[in-house]
Amino acid sequence: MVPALAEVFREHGYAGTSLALISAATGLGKGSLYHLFPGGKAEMAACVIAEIDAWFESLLYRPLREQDPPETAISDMFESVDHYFRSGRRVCLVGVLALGTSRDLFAEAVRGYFARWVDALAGALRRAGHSDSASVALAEDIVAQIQGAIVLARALDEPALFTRALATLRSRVATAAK
Amino acid sequence: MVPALAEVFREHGYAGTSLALISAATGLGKGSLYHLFPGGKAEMAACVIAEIDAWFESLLYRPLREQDPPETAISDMFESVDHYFRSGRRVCLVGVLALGTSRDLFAEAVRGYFARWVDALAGALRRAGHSDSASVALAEDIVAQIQGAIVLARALDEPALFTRALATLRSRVATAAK
DNA sequence: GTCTATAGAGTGATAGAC
DNA sequence: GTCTATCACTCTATAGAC
Repeated sequence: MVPALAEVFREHGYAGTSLALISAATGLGKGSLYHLFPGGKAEMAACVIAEIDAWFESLLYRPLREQDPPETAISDMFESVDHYFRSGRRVCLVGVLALGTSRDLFAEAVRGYFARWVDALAGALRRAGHSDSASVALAEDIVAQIQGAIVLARALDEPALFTRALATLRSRVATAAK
Repeated sequence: MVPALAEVFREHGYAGTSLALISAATGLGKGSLYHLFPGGKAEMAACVIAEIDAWFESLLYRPLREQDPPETAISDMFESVDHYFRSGRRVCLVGVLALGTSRDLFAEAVRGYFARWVDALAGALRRAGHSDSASVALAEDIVAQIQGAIVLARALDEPALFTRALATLRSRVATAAK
């Protein structure tokens, strides 16, 4: 149910997602939708974001914070990211929202998603021996590169670019100045 | 006129941009808009993309291809990019379109914009002494990083992140393996 | 007259909300 | 399903330039 919703928002963006599309994707009538989400479209999107956030929290952020050795946690992150974004064929909904006007509606959720990603990754890098400042800078670099690779892979219609970017990031992590 | 249009599409995306918004932003009635753009909203967006493309072609791609020394051309590119994207406060419309469904409508223009950016940058890197494969890989990295930095800077509401990312890219270019 | 640019009422379709 | 508002868009009318 929420996953189906998520896919619609991902494909069409917030403004481009109509209740008719949602209805078709979920198989639910408008009445049912408003029963489940009294807040309408905004609440549906908020639920989707919350589910995405929970997924990243448990499968990416927490392992980055807790799993040892940190090198393995980081490597697992790249694998999860490749899988989650379907090797560049799937868009990051939170990133899409960040670029649109709808960002204002979901500003706090969007901010939190990326802030916790950067923080968790920076923490793992620190545990792997990088200095405080180098960890944060590298973490921001990596998260931004992932987002940009999604954009570029879609723009060029070349999903392989995304996988290639992840491979480059892996080796940058391995060889980066600490 | 077209710049005002561009700002509306940048702020609201393609689906989120209504003729009412366009009318308000340009000060023109619907009649005038349809006189100037018989193809409606799609033609307006296409015109905006064409203007953006022309701007990048003459101020970024051509210098990257022709200006000597290539190191200066690349350095100028970073400066132009910082200026154009208002140090991270302005979104890349072509990147936004690449992420949305509207990508299909403008697929060729979107592809061309990024393909020529990568090509021109890779050419400059090659002239600066990088190998063919390293040039392309680094160029893709840089363009993706710029796009991702826009996403992340907006998401975190921290434009400085964008400027920082550009500085990091400058030094990566300077120290990258050739 | 003709041409180009303008305005804005009015079209059916569809939006989100209930 | 029913509401109203708004969507993209069409059409007619009109302004001034030459």
